[in-house]
Amino acid sequence: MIDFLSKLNDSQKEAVIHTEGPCLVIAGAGAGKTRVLTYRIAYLLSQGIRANKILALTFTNKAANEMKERIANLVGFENAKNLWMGTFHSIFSLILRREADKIGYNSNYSIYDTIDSRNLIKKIIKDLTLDDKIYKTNEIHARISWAKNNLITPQAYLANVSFQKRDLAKQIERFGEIYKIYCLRCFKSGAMDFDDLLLYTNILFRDFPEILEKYQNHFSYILVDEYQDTNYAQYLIIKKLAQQHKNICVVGDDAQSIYSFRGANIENILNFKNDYPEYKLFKLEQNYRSTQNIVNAANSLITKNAKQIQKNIFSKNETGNKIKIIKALTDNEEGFLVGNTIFELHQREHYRYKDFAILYRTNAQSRIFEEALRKKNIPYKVYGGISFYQRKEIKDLLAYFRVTVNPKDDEALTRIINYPARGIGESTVEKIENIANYHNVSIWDIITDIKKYVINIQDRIILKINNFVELIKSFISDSEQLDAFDMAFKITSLSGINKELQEDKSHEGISRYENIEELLNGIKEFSLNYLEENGKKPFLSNFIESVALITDMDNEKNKEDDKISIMTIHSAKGLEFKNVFITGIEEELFPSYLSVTNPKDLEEERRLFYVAITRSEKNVFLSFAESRYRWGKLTNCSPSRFLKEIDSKYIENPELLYDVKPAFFSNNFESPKNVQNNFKLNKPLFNNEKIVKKQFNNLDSSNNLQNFVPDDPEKIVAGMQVEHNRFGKGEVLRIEGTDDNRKALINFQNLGQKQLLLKYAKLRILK
DNA sequence: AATCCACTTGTTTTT
DNA sequence: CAAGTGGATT
Repeated sequence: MIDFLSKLNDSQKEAVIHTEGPCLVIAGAGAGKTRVLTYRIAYLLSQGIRANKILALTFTNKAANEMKERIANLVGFENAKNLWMGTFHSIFSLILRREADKIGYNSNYSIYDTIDSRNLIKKIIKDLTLDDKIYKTNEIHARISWAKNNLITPQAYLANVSFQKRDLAKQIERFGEIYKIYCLRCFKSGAMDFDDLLLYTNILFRDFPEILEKYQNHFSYILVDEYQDTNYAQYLIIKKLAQQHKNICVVGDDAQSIYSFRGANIENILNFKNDYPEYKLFKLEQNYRSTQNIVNAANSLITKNAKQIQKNIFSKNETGNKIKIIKALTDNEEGFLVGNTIFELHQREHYRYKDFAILYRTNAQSRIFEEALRKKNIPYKVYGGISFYQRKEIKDLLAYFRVTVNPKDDEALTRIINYPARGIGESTVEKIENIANYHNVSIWDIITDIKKYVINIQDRIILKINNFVELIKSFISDSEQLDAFDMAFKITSLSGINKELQEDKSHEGISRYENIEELLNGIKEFSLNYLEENGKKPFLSNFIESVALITDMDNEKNKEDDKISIMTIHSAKGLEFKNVFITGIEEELFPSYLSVTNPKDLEEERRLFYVAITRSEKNVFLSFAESRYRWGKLTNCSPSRFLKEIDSKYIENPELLYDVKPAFFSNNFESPKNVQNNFKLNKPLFNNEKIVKKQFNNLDSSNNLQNFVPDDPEKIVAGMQVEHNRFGKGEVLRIEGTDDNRKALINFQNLGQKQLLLKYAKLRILK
């Protein structure tokens, strides 16, 4: 027996050494899931299995890197680096690059991120002259994503009567068509979106049995982390790959399934026994992370969910402190109180700052805590939110890289064809796009041979386009020689981006410039690492491939930084902290207002809360505010139902949840059903805010623009004296058009005659 | 063509 | 409140 097995308990050890055949490990929070996976891999290696025969799939790069590091510590880096370990997306994008030609792609295909996908969808909706009020980009994108995750191709979608019926009922009967065009446009651009990586892997394995067989034979051992979060596309890939050796080990916890919005299917874990009747089940029920109080509190919450695998999670750690509720009057006060509590614990009990996490349901909540901590000079780091790679200036530069690697990439190309400005305007680009779509080729195909197509573009603009083409061509040929960093540096300067940003001396401009510098530093670092790991210099394409699937969560580890972590609960999954603050635990926020109507969604929110609580080792603080700014308006909030679902014997101050206000504070007169949070109650007593404002206006007739209140445009007729908030006073000479097109010709005292569209003009009648 | 401004709109969670 | 849109202005 190898010595490192001594660090496992009996059930962990069993799960580690049972290497042959399918096995399912159900592991409660903090029960050592990752530990089992790492030791299992280390054990396999120690049994003489070659590293590259092992496939280990995780959900985040972070989890993958962490595991790699831990395994390297056990068996050495040289051995560990040959493991096939990574996220589903990164592993299968690698395989797809190898096999790209089989499915009609090039191995240098681009990966569209969410922004690219949505931009493309917007264009398609516009091209089909559909109403973007009905065909909402985000909804269409979500539906396409759903279809792909369930392996429904456009053809299958269009052929399915019930889908057609559904779309008709939702008044988006042309969705199937959009979906089809979307796929075609991605294809002609040599691009895949995130979901395509899984869909095309499935297509590859379905249509090319010999390829499937190759990988089936290759991967003798398959391990999957967070199995409860797999969707159908992922499930099927694993199932097919495991068919040959059946050495598949999946690890998961149904109580921590929080990604169903991304198509994750909790049934996958429940159905494991059907796919592999001979499977072996291991349950890891002892929580090593948290105090008994925390584990018990979390258990008391999760029993409110109907559907779950029976298990008994327990802790043998100290009983620990009870959970503390923090009640705040406003969201600002919540930030202040959380900051104070952290400061005190830091002073009194000498916790390091990195021992703290502030968690919330939505990214929008981060700002308050940032401000509160900044005021107190407490170091923090916000994770997630707007990713570094999604910033405009970064996306722009990356677009140059992408076009250099794959010039057919239309989304990248349209981003940069006129950035920095080089006189190729919107209408020109639109013309070219239309031609490209008409011929079903990429924009690059058009502009490299523009004379072949009949487009009415002036010669002087064609000259500019040709200059752009030459620029990109020079990048392409240079990129065959230069390494990633030199190439990136060259592009930054020759594209004009460097100059453009250097000239901008505004606050944002300087920060943009710094971001570009940071990206270049990142490429330098990447190049060094690549050289070290692979023994050869990386090209720009290598960098682009790696960057597409990386989020900034993965990049910056908090290693030695002594900072508080601020992040969503979703991104906190898999992490642990000594002290955890779960904030904004209010009805409509957590659980989200979008999930309260659907019992399934509500259960997922509850699991999310469960995940949040079980991140903590020592202390849990639950905070809520009684009012908070949402959508720019101050709204009343009430404590979340989840707070009351935790058995109060684990809470130090449960009375705060039931604190009743004096009767005369309640504004509950008419609708007892919706006492709390009914938005209607927050509206002014007068139906029309304008009436109220106008009264103020009339009190002070001095020309205060702040209080400018326009009159109903329909009342305006020729001959009136009117006032415009910018143009000043004038006389209406005549009215033309009807409804939305109603225009007024007005002679302004200072500016002379102007034609204004009444719908927008905002005029006040003087007499 | 580019910038500016007023207005609308919409917010869960992420690979 | 923010980011994004679409119209008007220079």
